[in-house]
Amino acid sequence: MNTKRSRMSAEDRRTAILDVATDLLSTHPWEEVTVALLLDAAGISKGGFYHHFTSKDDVLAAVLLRLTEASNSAGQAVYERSEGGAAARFTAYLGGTTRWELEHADKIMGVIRIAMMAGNEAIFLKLEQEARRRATPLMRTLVEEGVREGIFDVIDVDMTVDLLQHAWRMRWVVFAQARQRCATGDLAGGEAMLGERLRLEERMTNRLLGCDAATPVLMPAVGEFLGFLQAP
Amino acid sequence: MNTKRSRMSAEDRRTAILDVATDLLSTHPWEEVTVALLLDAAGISKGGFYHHFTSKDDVLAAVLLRLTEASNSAGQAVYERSEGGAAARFTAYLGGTTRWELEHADKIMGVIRIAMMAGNEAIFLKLEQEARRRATPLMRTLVEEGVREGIFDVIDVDMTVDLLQHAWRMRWVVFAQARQRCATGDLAGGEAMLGERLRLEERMTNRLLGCDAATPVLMPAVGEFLGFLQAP
DNA sequence: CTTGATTACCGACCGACCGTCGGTATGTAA
DNA sequence: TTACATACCGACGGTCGGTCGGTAATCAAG
Repeated sequence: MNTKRSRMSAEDRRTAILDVATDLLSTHPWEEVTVALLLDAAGISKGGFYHHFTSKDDVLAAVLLRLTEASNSAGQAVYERSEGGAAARFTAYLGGTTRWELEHADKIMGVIRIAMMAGNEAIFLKLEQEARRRATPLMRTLVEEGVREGIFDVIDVDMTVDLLQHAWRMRWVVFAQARQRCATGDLAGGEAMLGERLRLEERMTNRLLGCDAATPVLMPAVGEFLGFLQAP
Repeated sequence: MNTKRSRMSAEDRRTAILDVATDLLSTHPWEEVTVALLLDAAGISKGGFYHHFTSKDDVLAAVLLRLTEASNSAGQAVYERSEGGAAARFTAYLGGTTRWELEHADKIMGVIRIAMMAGNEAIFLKLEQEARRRATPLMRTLVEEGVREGIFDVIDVDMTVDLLQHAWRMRWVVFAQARQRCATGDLAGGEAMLGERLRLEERMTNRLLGCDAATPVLMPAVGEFLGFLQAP
C-alpha cells in the first residue's frame, strides 16, 4: 500500500497504536485482534510495533491500564471532602462517584462496549476486579464507620460491600439502554427507566446496610442525569 | 513411544479424551493445553482426535457440559417434593441442593480447581453463568410465591435472586478451606469455620428475602457436613 | 559540515500451533 | 468373500505471535 511512513516520537506512536487497539477491541474479541490487523490499522511494520511493545498482551495491558487509570484518584477525593453522619457520607460517596462517572460517560460506555464483546469475558472480569479492588477499601471504611456510629446494621462488612458492588454492577447497562431510548425520541420513557433503576438500587443499598429508615442513604436524583441522557 | 494403539468404541474414546482433557485443565490454563499435549496424554493421533472432535474448543465445550450436566435435574426434584409455607419450601430447597452438592463434593472441588486456574477466567465465568441459568427459574418461583404468601418482602425479585446467588458463590471456597483445616488436624477449627459461613449466609438470605423473623429460612445444620469435612 | 551514537522503523524469517487430508487398519453385515 | 462403515494415522498447509539483522532519520559534539 504505502511505502512512505512517518517517523513519530516514541510516545506519540505508542498512543497511536493504543488508540487503534482500543478501537479494534470494541469491535472484535481480543483473540481475533491479530497483530497483523493491528499493524495494518496502525500503519506500522511488525518490527516497528515490537520496538514499542514487548508482546500482543503488552498492548492489551496498556489499553486496560489507560482505560482505568484516570479514575484512580476520583473516589478518594470525594470521601475526604464529605461531612456529616455516616449515611450522609455514604450519600456523598454515591453522588460523588456517580457524578464523576457521568463526566466520563463516553469513556465508560466505550469500556462497556469492549467488555460486552463476545469473547472478551476475561477482560471484563479483569476490569471489574480492578474497579472493585480500587473501591473496596473506601467502602469498607464507610460501612465500618456507619456501624460504629450505630447508623448501619450490617450482617457482615465484607459480604455487604461485595453485594453492594454487585448490586450496582448493571447500572451502566441500564443507563446505556435508557440513553438509547431517549435517542429514539422516547425521552420520558428513558428517564423513567433510569429513575426506576436508581430507586431500586437505593432501596437495596439501604436494606443491605441495614440503614436506619430515618436517615437513609440516597442515590443521586434523576435530574442530574438529564444531560447524559440527551447526549448523542 | 508406542506404535501399537488400541481401537475403542467412539464413546469410550471420547470419554477417555475428555477425562484426559479434564485432568490437564486442572493443572494448566486452557490456552496452554496444546492439542499435541492432549494427543500425547490421551495416546491418540491427531487424525484420530479430530475424528471425534471438530476442534480444540469443541473439547472444552464437551468437558464443561459433562461437568455441569449431572446436576441438571437435581434442583427441580427437590422442589417438587417440598411442602409447607414459602419459607419452609425455601429451606427445603437450600437443604436439598446443598445435600446434593455434598454428595458430589469431589466433582465440585475438581471444577473449582479448574475454574481457579489462572488463565481460566473465561471458563469460570461460563460455568457460573450456566449454573445460574439453571437455578434461576426455580429460585424466581420460590421467591415470587413467598411474596404472594406475604412471607417474603423483597425489593425486586430479579435483583434479589441475583444477589442471593452471588452471596452463595464463595461457599465452596470456604468449604474447601475448612476441609483443608480439618485435614491438618484442627477439626474443631474447620467445623467452626464452616458453621460461621453457614450462619452468615443464612442471615444474609433472610435479609435479602425480607423474611418474617417468625418463620425464617434456614441453612442446613453443620452436622450434615461432618462426613464431608473428614473426607480426604 | 562531518562524524558517531541513538533510535524509530522495516520486512524476511522462525517455530509453534490448529486443523486438514489422503490413506490404512479394523471391524461388521450380507 | 465382498462391500461398506469407521476408528485411526501422521505428513502437510496456513496462520499466528515474535525475532533479528539491517536501514534511515535525528541529534549532539567536534
